[in-house]
Amino acid sequence: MAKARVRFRIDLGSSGSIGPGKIALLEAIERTGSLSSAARELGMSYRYAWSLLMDLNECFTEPTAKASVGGRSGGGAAVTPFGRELIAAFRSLEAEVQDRAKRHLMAVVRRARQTTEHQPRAPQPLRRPPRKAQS
Amino acid sequence: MAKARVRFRIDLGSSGSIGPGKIALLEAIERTGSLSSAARELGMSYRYAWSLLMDLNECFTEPTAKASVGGRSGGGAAVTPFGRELIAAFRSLEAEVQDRAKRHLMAVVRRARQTTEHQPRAPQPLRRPPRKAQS
DNA sequence: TACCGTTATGTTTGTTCGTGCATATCGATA
DNA sequence: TATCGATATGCACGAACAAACATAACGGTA
Repeated sequence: MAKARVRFRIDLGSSGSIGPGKIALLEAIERTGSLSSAARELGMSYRYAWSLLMDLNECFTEPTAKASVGGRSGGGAAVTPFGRELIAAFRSLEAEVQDRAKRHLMAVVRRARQTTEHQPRAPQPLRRPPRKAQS
Repeated sequence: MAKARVRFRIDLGSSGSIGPGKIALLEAIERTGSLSSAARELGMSYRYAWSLLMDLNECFTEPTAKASVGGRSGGGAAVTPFGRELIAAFRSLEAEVQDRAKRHLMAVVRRARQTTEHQPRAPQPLRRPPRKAQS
């Protein structure tokens, strides 16, 4: 039986959108204390993580995480209270959605074809495809 | 106040995923009676609509829509009972999610920045945040 | 002051998504 | 049997996404 997981994103019109990726990034920042560590932990490039955080902060009237540069440890990033509020709201909604989804989709998902159930891309510490491979 | 809209997709592990696009396609097929009309109605290419339907049918042990080729009108496509069941389940879940989202995210979305209504990709050559903003 | 790790940001490359176009085929009907 | 509208499928192309690489600036601390 396929393990159905519901992923969702909140579309904020013209100002952007919030999805599981950005929330996971905020959580990783909170855990690690820096944007680069968070990116490493999530297996995404620093460049891209930075742009996600930029999107997040431009999306709201107040920042979700603040960064400082320089210092003994080079700098770091910290999630703001509002950022934590955002994480909590998202995860809370997610839990409820997950619960509702089970109820509504059980009968349907039972018909899902099970293929070679390999891991739904959970722990991918570092994805490094061989670059030089010419097609 | 950006009118926040929640879009979600159900991830069925290795077998695929169903989101608003595929559901809308099924609904359009049901309305129009053919895959090509459905694609036109949704403003997507027939080529892509066909691949979506292919995904859907490979995703479950029974088809969501069946197509017939040739005949007086050239052919057509019809949503199966299971397909209708899938649509209903998705829309039902969507309604509930939309409702929950309002409750959970009101306080957060209120902080969403309202930009000039609907400007998907304005020519923003460089986004430079004030580096010496508050510390 | 030199160092080091981090933020910040530009450029290049590759991958995925979806369109557009070109066919081939099918089958009831005129 | 020729026609016509729809399915079915391959391929080239641009756009959007995201990684990889390359620097520059910063600021405690040894």
